[in-house]
Amino acid sequence: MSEDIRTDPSRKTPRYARKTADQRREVLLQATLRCIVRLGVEKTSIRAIAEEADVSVGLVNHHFGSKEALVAAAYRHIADTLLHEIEARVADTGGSARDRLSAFIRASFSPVVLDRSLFRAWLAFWTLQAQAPEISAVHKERYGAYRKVLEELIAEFQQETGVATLSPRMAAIGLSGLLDGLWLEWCLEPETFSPEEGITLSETWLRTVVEARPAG
Amino acid sequence: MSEDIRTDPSRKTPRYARKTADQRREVLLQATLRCIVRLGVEKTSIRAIAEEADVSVGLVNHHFGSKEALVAAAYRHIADTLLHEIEARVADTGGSARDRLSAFIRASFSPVVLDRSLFRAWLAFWTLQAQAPEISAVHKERYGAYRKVLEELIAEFQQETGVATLSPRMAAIGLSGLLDGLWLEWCLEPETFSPEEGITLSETWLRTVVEARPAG
DNA sequence: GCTCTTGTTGAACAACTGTTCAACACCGTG
DNA sequence: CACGGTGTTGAACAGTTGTTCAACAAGAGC
Repeated sequence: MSEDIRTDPSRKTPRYARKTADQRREVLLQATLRCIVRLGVEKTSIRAIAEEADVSVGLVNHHFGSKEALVAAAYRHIADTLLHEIEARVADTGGSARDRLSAFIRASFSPVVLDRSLFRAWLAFWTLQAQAPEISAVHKERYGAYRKVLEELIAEFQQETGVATLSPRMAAIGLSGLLDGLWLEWCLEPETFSPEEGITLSETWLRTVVEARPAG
Repeated sequence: MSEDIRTDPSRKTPRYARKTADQRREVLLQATLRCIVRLGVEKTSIRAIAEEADVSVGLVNHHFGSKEALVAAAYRHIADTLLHEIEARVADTGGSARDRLSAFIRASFSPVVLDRSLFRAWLAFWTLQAQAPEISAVHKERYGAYRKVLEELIAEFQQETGVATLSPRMAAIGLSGLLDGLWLEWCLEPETFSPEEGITLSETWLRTVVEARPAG
């Protein structure tokens, strides 16, 4: 019988490196996002994630308990990243509320957000939302934060101009609806309109917020 | 050995009823939509569809060739139904272009469209769109028709008023974006705003189309 | 250098998936 | 009333899936 190379005690290079739980979780999270973006949800299996993270299949459930928990964590991560990205651009701009709203709009049509492979990740999360309460909770929390930022900017903008034809709440719902709708349609079919046209349309809405008469 | 009841030739009630290909296809299509709505895409398997249609597993591939073809057919069916529903309401209203646009908006926020379980079906189709060219083609075709209806109504509306601050194309993209965005957000979290508020916001956009100065 | 904790492995498992196809049986035709 | 074509069946197939867990081994503490 030949010797089993796998159990050869003279081996010098370690077969794996031990990491702390936090480190491993981060690695698995990033691998999950890459898989969802690259392969789509359908094909994002535990085995695909494990391979992407250069890790064995068993480790995923060891660190996250279940695939659902891992995906929920990935959702929270991606939502946080995008909101922080937009907030950072708004903060960098500074200036009047009007200027910062424009920065918010421009950030919403930047390549970081207008990313079709990222869109596939969102579709995945939304699909899971109906069944997984954990994911639904993450959505509620993240989306509330997103709209709150908009609402405060709009309230400030209306104070600057002294005109307010729509309540900040309604105006924010309208703007986020427009931004999300254009984002959705662009991701589904990018030939329909350009990001610049999207910015123009959103700016038009912004003007509505302080100019148009209330709808009858 | 006991007799096998399944091959008992004295059986009186037929085990199945033969149908034409068109009839079977229709039955399978409806069963597929019910499954997607009830179970979500993940759980919508050939076996689930077959059971829902009271039919054996083999019949699905016999009539549609593959699961993908069946789902694409279901997409086309559901998209057609919704667009026709909206167009019918617009036609029933008649009157000025302005009135018909309002009818379009009201129809878009009616329970037929604002249906969370229907939303799950759309998510399914969008998810598959990235991989399945057949589904992508159906989307392009149906969505183009949707926007064309809006564009023509808006052009007519602008002729009525004699004012046009946005091109019909841009105005239609903006309105469909707003409608879709609000629809998306409502389906994900219905507590955020009421359908009536959605109608108000969309009507506000309509006013923009003939009143607001072009965006700088 | 040894021990011990514990992060890591991967074969095994049960439950699914879409697809195939030979056998079956319904029902119009002769 | 028997024939035959064809719509229908469902077991079988070759994959896949998420999860489990006994065995392993890395690397810190002594």
